[in-house]
Amino acid sequence: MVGIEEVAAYAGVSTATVSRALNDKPHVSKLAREKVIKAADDLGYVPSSSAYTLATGKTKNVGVVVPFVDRWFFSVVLEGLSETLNGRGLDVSFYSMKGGEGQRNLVFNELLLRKKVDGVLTIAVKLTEDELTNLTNLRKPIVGVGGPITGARSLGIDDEGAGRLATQHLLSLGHTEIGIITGNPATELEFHQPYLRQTGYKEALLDAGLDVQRTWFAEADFTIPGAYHAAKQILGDPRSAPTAIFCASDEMAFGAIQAAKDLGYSVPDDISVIGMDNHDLSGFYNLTTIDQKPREQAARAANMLADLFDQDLKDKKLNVQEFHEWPVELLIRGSTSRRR
Amino acid sequence: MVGIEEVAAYAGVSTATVSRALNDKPHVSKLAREKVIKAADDLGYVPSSSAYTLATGKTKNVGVVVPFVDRWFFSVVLEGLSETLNGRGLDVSFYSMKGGEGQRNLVFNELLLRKKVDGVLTIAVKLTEDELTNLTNLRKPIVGVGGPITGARSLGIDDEGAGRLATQHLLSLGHTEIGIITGNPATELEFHQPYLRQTGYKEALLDAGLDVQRTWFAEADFTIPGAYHAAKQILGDPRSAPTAIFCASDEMAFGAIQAAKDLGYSVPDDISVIGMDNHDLSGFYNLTTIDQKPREQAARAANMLADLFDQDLKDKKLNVQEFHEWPVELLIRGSTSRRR
DNA sequence: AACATCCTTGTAATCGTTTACAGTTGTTTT
DNA sequence: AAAACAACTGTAAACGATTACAAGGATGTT
Repeated sequence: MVGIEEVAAYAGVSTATVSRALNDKPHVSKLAREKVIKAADDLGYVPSSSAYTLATGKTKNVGVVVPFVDRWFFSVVLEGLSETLNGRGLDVSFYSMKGGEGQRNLVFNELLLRKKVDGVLTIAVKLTEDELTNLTNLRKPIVGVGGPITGARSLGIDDEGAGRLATQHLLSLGHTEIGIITGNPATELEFHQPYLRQTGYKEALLDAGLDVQRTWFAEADFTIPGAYHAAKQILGDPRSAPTAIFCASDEMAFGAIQAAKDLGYSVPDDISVIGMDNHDLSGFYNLTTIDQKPREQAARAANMLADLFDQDLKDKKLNVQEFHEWPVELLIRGSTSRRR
Repeated sequence: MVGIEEVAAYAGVSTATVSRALNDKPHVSKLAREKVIKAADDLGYVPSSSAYTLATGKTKNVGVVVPFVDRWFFSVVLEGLSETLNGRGLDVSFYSMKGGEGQRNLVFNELLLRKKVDGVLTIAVKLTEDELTNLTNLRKPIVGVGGPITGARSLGIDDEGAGRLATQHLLSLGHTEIGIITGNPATELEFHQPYLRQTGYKEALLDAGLDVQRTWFAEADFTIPGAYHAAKQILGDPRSAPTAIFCASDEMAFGAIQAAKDLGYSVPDDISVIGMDNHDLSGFYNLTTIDQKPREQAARAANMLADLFDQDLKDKKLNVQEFHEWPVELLIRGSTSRRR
C-alpha cells in the first residue's frame, strides 16, 4: 500500500512538501506542487484518514442520529443532510434508534463517544441532559433539525404557529366544527410537535370564539392506518361529525381522506382535510398542506454544523441554545373548500 | 483529554497491559484487569479510534451505499443493516447517490476509497467493473443486497421466479387476461428487477398457453402516481381491460388499486391486483403480495460482511461472485380473487 | 559585496493506540 | 535445589499522516 513516503521518494521531495502540496497549503513552489500531484496520481496514492485524524484531531465525519428512517420526513432530511455534508467534504455516520431505549443508549453512550465524529446532527430527537453534556465534554458541536433542543443549536418550524395556521385556514373557509388528528404526545418521538400543533389548533379555535369539543380529538401514530381509524371514529357518528379535519402530518391526512371516502363523504365537498409536511405524494392526492421544506432545513442545518467546524471555538462556548425558526408555507390544493 | 498513558499511570501498569485488559486479550492477570477497568472507568477513558485504526488497520466502519432512501424497501434495508452492524460493534457510513452520476462518482471514486471503511454494503446497486476493482484493490470486501452483483457476494430474491409466482397465482384463480405494471428497465435503478419480474410474468403466461398482449404492459417509475396513471391506461378501455394486474412493487399496486376504484371497478371483484414487497401498508390495504423479507435480508447481508472481517482472507480471493438466493413468500390477502 | 528578507524545503517530533519481543516472576518437574 | 516451563508484564517500535522549527537559497537593497 503506497503511503506518503513513497510519494515523496517518487517526486524527489520530503513528506512535508507532499503533505503541503496535496492539502493546498502555502509555501510550496509551483514545480514541487506539480511533481507531487503527478507522483500521487501515478502511484494512486490515497491518504490514510486515520493518520490524518490522529495528527490533526479532525475526523471529517459527522454523526447523524435518527429515531427511524422509514418515514417520509426523516428519509428526506437524511438525504438532504448527506448531500450537503458530502458536498463539504464530510462523511455521514448513520445511527438509528429504531431498536428502542437499548439502541439509544448504545448510540449516545458508546458509538457517538468513540471519537469517530467531529459533531452530531439529530433529526427530531430531544437530547437528555446527560447526552448533551457527554457530547459537549468531548467538544462535539450539536445541531438539531425538526424542533428545538434545550442547550444546543437547532432548527425547525414553529409547530404551534403551523397548527394555528392550518386551523385558521379551515376557519377562513367557514368551518366551525373542526377535528384534529395528531400524534400521541406520550409516545410520539421525543419532541412536542404533536402537542404543539394541537396547542396551535386550540388557540385558533378559542381566538375564533369557538369551543373545543372533546369528540373531535383523536390521537394516531403518524401512520396512514392509525389516522384512518381515528378519522372513522371522528366522522362515524353523523350527529357529531365535524366538517373539517386538521391532520398533524400528510400521511395521516391520506388515511383520513380514505376514511372519509369509505364513509361515503366526499372530500372536499363534505369534509375538508388539511395535512402538514408537503409529502411527495400530497400533490397526487391533491392535499392542502403546510410545507416545511425539509430538504432546505436539512441543508441549512448541515451547513450550520460544518461552519462550526471551520470556526475556532477554542474559548467560546461550544453548544449554545439557539433556535432558528424555519418559515412554513401554506399550500392550498383541492382537499379543502368552503363549508357548504 | 485522557489517553491510555493516564490510565496506565493511574492503574499502576503499562500501556500494553491496559490495551490487553480493555480488549479482552489473554495474558492479563485478574487483578491487573480489574485495576485497569476501574482506572478507565474513574478517568472516563475513551480510546481514540483513529489511533486504533492506525495501529491495527481496522476501521470498524462499513460503508452503506444506497441509490436513495426515501422509498420503503431502501429505508427498511438500511435500518436492518444498521441495527445488525451496530450490534456487531460496527459503525455505518451512509452514502446516498440521489444526486445522480456526479454524486455516484464522488461516492465511489473518492469517499469510499479514503480508507474510512473496512467494507461496503450496497443496496440494489449494480457496480461497474471499475468500481469493483478499485474497491478490491484496496482490499475492501463487498456484499450487495437486492440482486446479484457480478464479481462479488450478493443476496436477493429470484426476481424472475417471483414474477412467475405472482402471475401463476393470478392464473390459478382463473384469470387469463393479466396486465403488468413494472419499472422502466432503462432508467430504473441499476438492477434488472423490472426486466426480470416481467420475464417471469411472460414465462408464466406462455407456459399457460396464453398470448402476451402488448396493451397490458405498462411501465411506471415504482411510485404510486406513476402506477396510477399506468393502470388507468391499461384499465381505461373497456374493450381490452384485463381482469387482473401484477404490479412489480406494492407501492405501484396501491396506485393501481386506486385507479381501478376511480374507474368504477371493484377490487377484487372486478379486478384482482397483486403486488410485491409486503410493504408496511399492504396489510392495511389488504393487498395480496410477495414478501421478500427485507429486514431479514439486511441482517443476513450485514452478517455476511461482518463474518468476512473476522476471517483471515490473506491469500484467498477477496471478492468472489456468489449469489445467495433469498426465498420469497406468497402472501394471499384480499386484493385477488377468482375470476368472475 | 555584504546583508536582510522572503520563499521554499527538510528534519524530526507528535498524535494515541497495538503488539512483537524480551524480561520477570512463580510454579512444576526432576 | 536446579532446571524447565508457563503466565504475566513492560519496553519500544510500528502505524501514516501533520507541522513546528531550523535551514537553505534566491532576490533585492545598500
